[in-house]
Amino acid sequence: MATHCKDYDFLQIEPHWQTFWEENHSFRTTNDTSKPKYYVLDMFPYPSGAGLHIGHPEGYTGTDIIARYKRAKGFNVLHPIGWDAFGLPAEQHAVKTGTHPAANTQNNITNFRRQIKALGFSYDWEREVDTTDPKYYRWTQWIFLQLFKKGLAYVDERPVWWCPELRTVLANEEVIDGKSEVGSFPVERRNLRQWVLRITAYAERLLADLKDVDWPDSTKRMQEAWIGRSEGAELLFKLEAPELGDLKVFTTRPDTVFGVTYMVIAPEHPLVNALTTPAQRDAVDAYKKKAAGKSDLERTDLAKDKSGVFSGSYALNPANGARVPVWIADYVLMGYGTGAIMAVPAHDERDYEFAVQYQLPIIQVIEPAAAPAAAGEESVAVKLPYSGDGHLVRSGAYSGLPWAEAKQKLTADLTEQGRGKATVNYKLRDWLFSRQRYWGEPFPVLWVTEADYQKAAAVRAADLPPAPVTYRDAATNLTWFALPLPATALPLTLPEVQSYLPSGNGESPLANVTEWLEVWVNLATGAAVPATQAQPAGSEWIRGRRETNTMPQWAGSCWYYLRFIDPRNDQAFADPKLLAYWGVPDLYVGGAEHAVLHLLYARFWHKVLFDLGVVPQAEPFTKLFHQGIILGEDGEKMSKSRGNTVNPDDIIATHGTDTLRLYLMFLGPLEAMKPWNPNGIEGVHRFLQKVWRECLGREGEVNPKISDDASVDSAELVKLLHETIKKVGEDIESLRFNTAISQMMICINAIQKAERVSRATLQQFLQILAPLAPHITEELWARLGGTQSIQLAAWPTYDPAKLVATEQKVVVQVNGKRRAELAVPVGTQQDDAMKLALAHADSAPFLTGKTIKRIVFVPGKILNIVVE
RNA sequence: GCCCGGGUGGUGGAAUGGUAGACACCAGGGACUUAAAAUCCCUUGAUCGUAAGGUCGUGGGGGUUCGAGUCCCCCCCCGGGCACCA
Repeated sequence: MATHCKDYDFLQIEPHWQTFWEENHSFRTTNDTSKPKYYVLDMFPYPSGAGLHIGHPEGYTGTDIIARYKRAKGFNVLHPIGWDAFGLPAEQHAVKTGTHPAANTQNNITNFRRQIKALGFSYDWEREVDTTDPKYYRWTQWIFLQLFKKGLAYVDERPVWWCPELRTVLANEEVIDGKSEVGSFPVERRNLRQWVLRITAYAERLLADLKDVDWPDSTKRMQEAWIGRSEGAELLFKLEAPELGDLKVFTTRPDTVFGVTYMVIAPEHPLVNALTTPAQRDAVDAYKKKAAGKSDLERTDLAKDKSGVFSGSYALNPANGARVPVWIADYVLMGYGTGAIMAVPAHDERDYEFAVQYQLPIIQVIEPAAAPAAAGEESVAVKLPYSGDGHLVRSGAYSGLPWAEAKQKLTADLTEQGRGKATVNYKLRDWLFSRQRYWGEPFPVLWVTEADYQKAAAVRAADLPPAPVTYRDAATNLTWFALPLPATALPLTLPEVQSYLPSGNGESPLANVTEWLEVWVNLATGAAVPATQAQPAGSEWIRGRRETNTMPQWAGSCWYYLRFIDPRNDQAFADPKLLAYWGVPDLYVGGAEHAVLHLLYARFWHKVLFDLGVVPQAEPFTKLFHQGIILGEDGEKMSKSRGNTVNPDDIIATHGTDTLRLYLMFLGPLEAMKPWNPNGIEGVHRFLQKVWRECLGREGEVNPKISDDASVDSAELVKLLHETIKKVGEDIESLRFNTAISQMMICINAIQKAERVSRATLQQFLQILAPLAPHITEELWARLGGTQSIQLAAWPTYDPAKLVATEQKVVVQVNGKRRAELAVPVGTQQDDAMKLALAHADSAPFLTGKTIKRIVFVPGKILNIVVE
């Protein structure tokens, strides 16, 4: 089975064993439910044209080590890989070359697959998935239909980046400093019809359930911040002109309501026009125009420079009846809360800044707790704006109350008067789910007339949302109804197109494919024929226009971890029995750049599926780990333009995969950001050479120092071996591969120095090295007489009895400084240790003639003598 | 500005409050060799000293402790995230 090379010829050995694994289906995962399962998942890659980046094998090696280790520990391991293959680069390539993006995508996948296989990862290739495969995206579309049915998908006009020069919509990442990435043309905001997913309906659960997952704290915090829950109250301010009704604001500080000196509404607020008095009309119109012209970027850029305009109207404070002016300013966002605020400049930095700029009054109503509570409500000197702890002043009956108490009381009182209510707001916005692109999953939706929709509703009520999703076409003033395809009609595949160029009117290239776009559709079955043909007979045939938007790249990656459980199922996205057995990944490893979006979107979809009862658990990723970024040799981020990239293929050619894997793991903690250092590679390569030489002699024969007699191992070597087995196991479990490798280096160095070594010791050593360096260990295992693959060998166990030392070191310190080292029998007590220390040549000089004030003794560790 | 993470030899890094620098890389010296490569052995934080040995040393400054890289307070620098969210 093994090769016959004399030296460590990795170029021969590595492909040999990769072929062996492939031919023997060594990593095929069966659904053997008698074993405990372990599901370890990598974030699947986008197969870019550039090929594998050195960052890919870093995380992938980590999970591969875990997968191989868990198999050896008796687990049924699921370790799959696939391709997140929809995406912009393939589409741009298609636009440029005119070739179908699928062709380019398949080429890239072929290259990625070759590179990944050359790294010797133990993936079950029979479970490979590809998000662009209709057999896969059929189920992406199916999940969309479930969201649609639940009323979690709707259509709205939303601003997107539009480039008039390129006549296309651009993604955020294609816009750099207000110019298109391609060609540097100016871009503008344009409102287009978009699909939006109601992720905000899940905001509370997405936040609350973070407590149930084992994730890096920083990632949890990022998601928390992104969801941005804040508790407060909505308060109603009467407008002075009674016909205008109320102005509703959201505030987290109802306790400061007596400090309100003005109001602000966003320039997009629906009341802007009604509130503007004739005298202010011109100023307001000019301001609105200016605000509309600003991009989001400019609006934030100009954050320091606040601007606004007086509307001319006044509102009445519900707490004290005070008359306050209503301003219009773009530091208030329409998208959050009610788009209107009560401004309390004394206790809010932004309001303060604005008040100073426009010379609006500032009334302090909170005083620091430490300040003397003056009876005459004389305020003490405090730097405004003040947002710290304190009690109320100048707040009528509420004066003197601590702010937290006042907040509750004021909210309750205003609620009673019908002027407010406690509410919770989230920063999280609904998820803009459509792209005006070709290379994505088509939406399985047709736009039909209301009459046709009602007709469909009569037979397919179960497929429809509680309220119809509609869209009013501004040009024709017609309202269209979104009719989903029946699940049985999926997948809705992408049609062939003449050109991958966008249509030019903001719609995707699909809008140009009339045959596909305009159809007669059977409302019951979803069957369709082009509208250019005669309407088929039967009342179930209606006229429809297909949705031309496609789904964003996130869609396919939102649920792929479920498909791996049952990737060829054509009846369901996965068999419920298998979902029950495999559940969700036990470990998910990927970059921290996905800390928010991918992980939040996937959690959202998973919860929807959970609510539908099709997955058994509420969270998709119980344990998450981020591998760190590998920087270039120069300590800078790797990039082609800097020329500091590292290609895994090159390292494999010069040093072999096992060396690359080991080196990536030895570089430092997996989660750390660390620079690539080509010199360090030699160290781990030498280590593998050393392992080879300890096993085999010059001619490739079994090293004559190896004995079948276990008693040739010294007690120290036995102890070290067992320590190593223990530490390597523990380190692998906690993904501390760098220290596992260092321990194995210590162990092989000791083996090398020993004159004889038992075969059993070397075999166990090879076993614990096998997850990290699988090829060389297979080879040496076979050469040392292993008849089966080393993967099939159970993980060695360590004997705690062998770890017990008879002697211990005790460091003698005098006044905290190390002075001597004692070798004492285990269990030595303080008195005996003291005697030895007083007699020891190194420590005695520091002790004789001194008064001992205190002795600190930690058995087996330290003896610290405090002297005068 | 706010929230995280980090700062240890020439380099990557190691260290449950208990010998700082494990394990490697680099460098220097030696053995083997006709020579080289490979391999093996030794040295390798700084500093003073011929030496034994001493002193200093984990970004800076304070503190807690018998004892601090580790815990607490303040500050500096680097990386990441968020950024008018009321």
